[in-house]
Amino acid sequence: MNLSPEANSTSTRRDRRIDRQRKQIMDAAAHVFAEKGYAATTTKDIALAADLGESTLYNYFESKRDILLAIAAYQAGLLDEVFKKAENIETRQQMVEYFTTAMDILLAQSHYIRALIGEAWVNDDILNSHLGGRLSEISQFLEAFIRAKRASGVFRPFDARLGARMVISVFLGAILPALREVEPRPDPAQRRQMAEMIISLWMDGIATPKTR
Amino acid sequence: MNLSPEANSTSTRRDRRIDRQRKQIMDAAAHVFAEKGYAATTTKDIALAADLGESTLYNYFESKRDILLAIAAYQAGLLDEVFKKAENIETRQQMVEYFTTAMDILLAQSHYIRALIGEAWVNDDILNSHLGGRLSEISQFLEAFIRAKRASGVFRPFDARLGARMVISVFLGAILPALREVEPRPDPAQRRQMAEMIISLWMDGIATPKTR
Amino acid sequence: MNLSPEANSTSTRRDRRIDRQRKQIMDAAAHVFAEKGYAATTTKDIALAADLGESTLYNYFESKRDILLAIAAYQAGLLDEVFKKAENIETRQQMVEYFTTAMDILLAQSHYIRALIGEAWVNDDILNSHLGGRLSEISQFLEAFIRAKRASGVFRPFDARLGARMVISVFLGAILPALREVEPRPDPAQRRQMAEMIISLWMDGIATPKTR
Amino acid sequence: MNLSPEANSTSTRRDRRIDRQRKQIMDAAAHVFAEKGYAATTTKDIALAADLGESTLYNYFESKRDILLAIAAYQAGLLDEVFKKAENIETRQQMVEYFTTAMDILLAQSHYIRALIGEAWVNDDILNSHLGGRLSEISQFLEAFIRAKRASGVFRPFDARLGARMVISVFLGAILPALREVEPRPDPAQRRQMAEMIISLWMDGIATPKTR
DNA sequence: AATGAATGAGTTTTCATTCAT
DNA sequence: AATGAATGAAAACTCATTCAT
Repeated sequence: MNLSPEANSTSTRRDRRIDRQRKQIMDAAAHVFAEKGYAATTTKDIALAADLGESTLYNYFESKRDILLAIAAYQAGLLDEVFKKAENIETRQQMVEYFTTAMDILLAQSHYIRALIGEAWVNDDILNSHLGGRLSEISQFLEAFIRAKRASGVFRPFDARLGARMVISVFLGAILPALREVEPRPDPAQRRQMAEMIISLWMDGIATPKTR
Repeated sequence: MNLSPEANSTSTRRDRRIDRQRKQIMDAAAHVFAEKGYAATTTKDIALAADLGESTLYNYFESKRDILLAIAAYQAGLLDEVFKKAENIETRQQMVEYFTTAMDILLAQSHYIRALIGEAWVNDDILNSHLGGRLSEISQFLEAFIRAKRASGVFRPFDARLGARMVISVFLGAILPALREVEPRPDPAQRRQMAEMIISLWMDGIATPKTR
Repeated sequence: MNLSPEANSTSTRRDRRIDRQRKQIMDAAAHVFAEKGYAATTTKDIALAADLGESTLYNYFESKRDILLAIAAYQAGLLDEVFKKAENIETRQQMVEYFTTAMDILLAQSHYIRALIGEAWVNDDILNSHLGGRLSEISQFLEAFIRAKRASGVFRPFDARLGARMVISVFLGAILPALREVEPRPDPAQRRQMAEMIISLWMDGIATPKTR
Repeated sequence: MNLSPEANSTSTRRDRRIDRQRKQIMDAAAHVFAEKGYAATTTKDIALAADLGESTLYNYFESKRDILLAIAAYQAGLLDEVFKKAENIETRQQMVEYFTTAMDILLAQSHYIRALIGEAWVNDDILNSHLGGRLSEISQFLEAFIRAKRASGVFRPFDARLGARMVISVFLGAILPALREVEPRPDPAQRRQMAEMIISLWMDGIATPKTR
């Protein structure tokens, strides 16, 4: 029946199947967590969303919390990717590109992100190990960027840490309403436009420059 | 019918006592909600924090949810006050003052705010009736401000709605870490400084003005 | 103010007041018990119906059960009166009178009776000490009546015990719907008519006599 | 789509198991309800009687009340059967048979009936939807029977409605003591005898016919 | 004498988890 | 591998009763 090298390939195929099923459960769970919050979600909710029996979940995860942690770990990997893309940004245009890409990725994972933000708000473990860390990496990168530009006279003297945080705030403020589903998610064109405006506000401000 | 001052004043005193007790329960509950989230908080937690028997809570509130709603309603009143103060802002300096005051009020109520934000993240009722509405009022005020300044040439052409949202984002980004207690809450001097920098970034941007 | 012999009369007046208040509470409680049943009635229900504070009840009764027992004891007294009236019945006409009177008394106390029947259905104490006993007294009286009439040839040979129970059944079946408030309570004229028909059915049956 | 016999039969077997378990819980509950009354019965009582964990009950019923309603619905079905048997009764002998059968059925379900009567005494829903309706159907049938006999001169002129109710009263009065367990339940021979006496009393009365 | 306030002991119900199949 | 069934532990909530005033 199975003519390929047995043990190994069977095991591998089996592993793949398990991984696939785990991922499906995580997806289903993330949707419900995003909608109702982790604490208010029952294993029955998750099982229903995953179209599985409740007890089947325990063949793939040790506990309800374990599902959340798997989601967090998985998401951490994706966020790392987002972060990696931030290296080597030098020009304003690259920054716009980066923000656009970051928006794309976050919105593509919106229920994962939404689920995790909700839990991170009340749970230090989730916050520190999975979100806070990434934020501060981004922040440090932006600070370095600001400092470099400042050194070269492109930016005026401005507290780098605050400047970094501010742009992060604006960025988050731009996507949070879509994550929370109080606003429609922006289409690609709108995302680019938003990214441009964020950068524009950040760099140029809103006031008419007081030239001599 | 009842001309004696006692009955009336007694009733008032009793009402005051009830209100005081309700407020104490709300305070205790808000602390726990802020810490663990509404869904993960048990009535036992609240009772412990309020130093009351669990059943006593039900002499003052109909249900656990009712406590949350009372917190939300109370907080809505305070937020309205914050909003009222926004009228009549015309100068940059006034805007700085306003942001400083807003920070003061929000931080003074930090556990209420934290509790409500956490729940608003997963609960449309709380979001719409108690937080979302206030945010959009502020947003409209800021939009009007931007449009006025733009008309008088002080601001460059910039999408008013986006500009308003951005300053709100930056403001929230500035206080959220303190609300979430991942950062120490800023002292009054720091608050003013933060308010100034927010306005400065917003209005002037971070780039060196490109004068001819 | 009070010129009559102090201690005694005061005490008496006080006792009367207490008794009056006890009776009012019993009335209020009987209404609620009749409506919802003893077990489903809360002390709060009783207090509300009596227009008193909940804790005040405990100045007059030791417990909720104590109120029920007081009702039962009070009612037992009234039922004894009904029973006493049964002595010396000899003629059919007297029997009709008696049934009419019994209906009057039971309907006048309808909520007491209703409350007690409901509880007697599940509670042997109430059943035996307050209702069952009276029923069997009545039953014995009726049996004796039947035997006497049988002896004198007025009644045909018929099991006296069954005959007694049957007339009681018919009597109860006539007033129960009014007690349960699924039918309007009969006015005095209707009561007499019902009593007459009960006796008529009992004595004559419904079939056309097969005369030789 | 699914042509294999298994799925279908499995599902049916599963349904049967669920129905059986539900029925066992209803039986256990009916016993306790009959003994203590619905309101005084705790879910713990039911679980004990059913030899199940308390929480297991909730896999089969939504609430304690739901168990009562299931009992009522089930019983309503049985009562309908009793009623159906009443059609086509014409002779006195058939009436005796019918009463005997009705007694058999009611006594076989005694705890169901007892539980429902107790609750119907305080609960209009139970009364109207499950007991009252059946009673009035029986009553109407008996009325029709009386009217027919009256028309053919077998019965003397007698208010049909009252005559119907009276026979129901006597019938209920005969079985209630057994349902309430204050008297031993009659064995089949006694039941027939009781039925005969009820009919005899009803039709012939207890008085010696006044023949010329 | 009346009662507002507090509460311990329970009640119904929920839910994550286990286990036999 | 999947799951139906069972359940202990805990949750929200109720209620008769006490007590200080």
